[in-house]
Amino acid sequence: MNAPDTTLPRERQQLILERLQRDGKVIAADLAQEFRVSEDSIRRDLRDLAAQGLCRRVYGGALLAVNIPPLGERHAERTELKRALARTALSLVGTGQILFIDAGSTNTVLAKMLPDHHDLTVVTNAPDVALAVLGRPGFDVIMLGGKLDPAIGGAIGSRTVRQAQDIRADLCFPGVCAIDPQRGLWTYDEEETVFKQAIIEASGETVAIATPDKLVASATHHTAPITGISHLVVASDTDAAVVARYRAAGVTVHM
Amino acid sequence: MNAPDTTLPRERQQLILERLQRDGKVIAADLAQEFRVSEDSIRRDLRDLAAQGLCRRVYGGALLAVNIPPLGERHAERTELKRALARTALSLVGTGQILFIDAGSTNTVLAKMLPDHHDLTVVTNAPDVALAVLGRPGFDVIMLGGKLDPAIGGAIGSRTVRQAQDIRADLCFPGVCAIDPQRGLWTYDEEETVFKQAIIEASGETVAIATPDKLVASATHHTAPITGISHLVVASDTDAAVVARYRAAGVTVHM
DNA sequence: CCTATTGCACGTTTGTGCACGTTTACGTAC
DNA sequence: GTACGTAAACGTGCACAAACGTGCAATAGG
Repeated sequence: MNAPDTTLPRERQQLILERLQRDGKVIAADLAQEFRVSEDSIRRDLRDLAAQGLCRRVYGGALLAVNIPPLGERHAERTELKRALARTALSLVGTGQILFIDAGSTNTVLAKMLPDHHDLTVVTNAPDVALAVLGRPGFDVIMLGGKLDPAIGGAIGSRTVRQAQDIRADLCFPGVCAIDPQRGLWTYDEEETVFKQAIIEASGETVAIATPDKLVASATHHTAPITGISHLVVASDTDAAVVARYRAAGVTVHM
Repeated sequence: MNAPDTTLPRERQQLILERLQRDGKVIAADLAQEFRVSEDSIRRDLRDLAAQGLCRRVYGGALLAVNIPPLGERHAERTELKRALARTALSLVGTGQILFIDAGSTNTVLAKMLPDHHDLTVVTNAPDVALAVLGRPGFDVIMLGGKLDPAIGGAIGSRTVRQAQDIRADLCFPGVCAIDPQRGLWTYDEEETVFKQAIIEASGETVAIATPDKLVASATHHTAPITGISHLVVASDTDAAVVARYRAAGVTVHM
């Protein structure tokens, strides 16, 4: 379907380079299997790319050459944390599943890390999430329409909710604004709440990925809480007592 | 299937180029079989096209010239050309208008160049167009939903068409695949044709931005032509006779 | 007539997989 | 901590196939 039997040599090198820029690393054995060539050829490709200074050759594969990342270190740090959380969340994703992916920077990171060749269908209200997977092998992308909210980076209006309700997904990744054990997930906006509740109810399981700043202790918001979170992904250094409270509330916590 | 019994050399090169732009690559052996000529002839064609900078010759076939290689002068030229054409098209945009912007690389360039603080509403089926204006001052963005086509970079299915028909726009920028004076605009795909026709009919005026390679001379496609183009933007060095023919067809030509 | 285009034959270049010996990473025993 | 054994990854040489460029003759169309 998506993997033509015939892949041109130079084209393969370019695809490797793109994967490298997206994932930060590539593993020779995986590439060999994916492109259906021997590892020797992959090694030759990586050697050529490294000779051009386009990647850094390491034992087992290659790493991104330290050149392009135009991101501030502060931003990179946070991205690194998000990547770690997203990696944990990825273990919950199975082949052939339909995924609701809400707008949000963490979810954008997650989308970029989704594995190729797993027949995943990504349903999203966020253009940047859609672009993160569009065109990659093994992905179908369904965009939910509507008026885009600049503060959110996606569509959340009633039109969007209606489109979401027409879809049945396996897994749902709502963007997390704030979360606590007693009241669940909150948002800053009523419409956002309605949308998140809709995609959660249209999905089998729901995975909330919460960076530390989202795990608040006391309730200060006015919107109604969102229910139906089945999985929570938090940083590995999260306070044990906090984790225990979530587990007591019936949520599977991953760290 | 779609292989004519007799194909002129020049015509064949054009078809190869179109396939290249659609798929991103072509394989010499496949082309030879499809056009029923020897691989030698195909190689000669690809060599000629590469000499014109229209593709990148590689072992086994050819790749699209417009890709990541940051050194490509050709790519910069093309972008520069698109920016120039887009700048011309911008003069047709007025304050407070609603704009339909179709998927396509030229339209992405156009979207980035739209002026701030003009109360523009951008309606699009392409995530990258949406991202180009989302969050900038003076913009509302409405995203049309649906299943995204990776080759197009946007949604074009029936769901998308239905959403488009609910909207009334002032100006429409359909992505141009190929255009000629007699038959109007074409696409490679029937669904794409339906979508473009829908957004054109939902708009007051339609502006087609055509890079030189889109201005073909002879009809070789099978999809129905699209009608309703009111403005055409072309490069300033376009052949005068060609321009005259479009003007005779009732199209306002800008260059 | 001339020109352009094509297919074929030839030698050359490029990419690939396999076999072999070497190096690296990692776990285990001392 | 050091020494050691194993398995994986690595580089190299080699043979083979596929793709390449070139020269040349045959053919079609103006």
